[in-house]
Amino acid sequence: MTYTYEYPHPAVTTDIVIFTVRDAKLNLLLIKRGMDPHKGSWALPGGFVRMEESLDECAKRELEEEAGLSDVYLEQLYTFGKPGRDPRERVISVAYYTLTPSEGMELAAGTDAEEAQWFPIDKLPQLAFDHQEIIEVAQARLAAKMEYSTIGLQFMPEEFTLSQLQTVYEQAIGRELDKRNFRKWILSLKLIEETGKKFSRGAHRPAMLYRIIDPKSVKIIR
Amino acid sequence: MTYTYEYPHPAVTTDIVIFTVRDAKLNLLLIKRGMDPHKGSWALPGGFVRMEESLDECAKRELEEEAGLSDVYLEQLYTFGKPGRDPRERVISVAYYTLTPSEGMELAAGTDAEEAQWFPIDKLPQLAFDHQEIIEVAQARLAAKMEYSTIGLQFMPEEFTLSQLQTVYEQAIGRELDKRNFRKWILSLKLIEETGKKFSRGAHRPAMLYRIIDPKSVKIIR
DNA sequence: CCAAAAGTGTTCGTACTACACCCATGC
DNA sequence: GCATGGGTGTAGTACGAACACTTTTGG
Repeated sequence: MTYTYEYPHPAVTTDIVIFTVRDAKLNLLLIKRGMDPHKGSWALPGGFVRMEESLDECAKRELEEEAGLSDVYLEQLYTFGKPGRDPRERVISVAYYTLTPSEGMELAAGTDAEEAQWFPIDKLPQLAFDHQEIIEVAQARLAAKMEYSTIGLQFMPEEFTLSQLQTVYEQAIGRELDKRNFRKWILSLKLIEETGKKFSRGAHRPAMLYRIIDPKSVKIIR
Repeated sequence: MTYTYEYPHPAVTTDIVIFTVRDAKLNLLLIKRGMDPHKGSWALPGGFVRMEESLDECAKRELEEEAGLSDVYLEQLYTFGKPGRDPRERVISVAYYTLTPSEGMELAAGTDAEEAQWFPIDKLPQLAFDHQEIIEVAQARLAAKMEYSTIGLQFMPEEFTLSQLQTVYEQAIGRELDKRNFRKWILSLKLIEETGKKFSRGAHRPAMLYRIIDPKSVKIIR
């Protein structure tokens, strides 16, 4: 079966930048390409948009198929469409980004991916296509949005300590924060609450565990 | 000549939301469609992406062809791609927005546009496709960006008064500003300077004219 | 008792807000 | 001389930034 048009049409894909914080470092998920072009090199998860699905639906589907992720914060990032960015044909990529807790993640490789793996953002391998550029745009957007929204809470598991949360912020915006000021600020937002439980790990005072009061919501602040 | 693919491909267009401030009101440019679908109704300027041009180049070309505008601030807004948004075939639209001074504009209608016309944003006609939604997203983005960048200066002609500039800000962000505070703020940014000339219009004290020190630049502030 | 991370208050500076009157001009 | 928009200063507040020591635990 073939499809014929009077004018040339580009192919359209979605590619997804999946951020998490692992071992106190900002990481992202890449898949090893199982087919040409760029077979064997690392790339963002993504794929062609089907005729019956919206762009958001496509991104959600790819996220599920290639990374085993569902029900995460997903936002359209930017659309990349320079001619020549894919050697096969003209491909326009609508990029998305997403944030997820790293705990309890099952990495599932899809049909056209041999392997999925987390990489610290400062130790990325050589990337296929223009995915390096997409990642740079995503990282800039993430850093900006951390400053004026509550997007950062989307990195957190169900229960977490304030120190963990502070680490997430420090990694995503790329600078250190004062502990007292950070705690005053995040508590003043009234978005998280104590669980009453404590979390002990190592030879030091245990930390209070917190939970997000309204886990789905991402608010604009400031 | 026809073009054949193994898988179905969507068409890709760019559509452009062109803002200006005319008669102390936020306006945008629409064109009357000269062909079906939606022949005779008003729509955003835009058109199909050619195979050899990037998305930015396409937007620039449409801006020139359909609105006679060049050398303006142009930024990618969002990509709209729900199935069914165009009755002909699957069309994915990469939306852009732009800001321009209203003075000295030549409105030129292109081949598929009978007519181009400015509309106050609170008096828009019925719009073709999902262009109403695109405009709403653009207006929200404009309002947000006015608050944390110097994008607002892109509305200004070569020389302008502070009152004119304040009106632009008030229109774009949708609320009134205190005159003294606004002037203190805009002058503290050191982005505009007095020309030394005065501008007299009507029975009142003439206003000092200002110019933008670095007209091209749009900076993030705050 | 020592090491390690958790937890906690105060001070200072700055930037935003609110607010009212005189000035220069045209008619 | 009056109507019209242009132009100016000050005081109060709120928010972010800087900064150091005590607490609780495990080993």
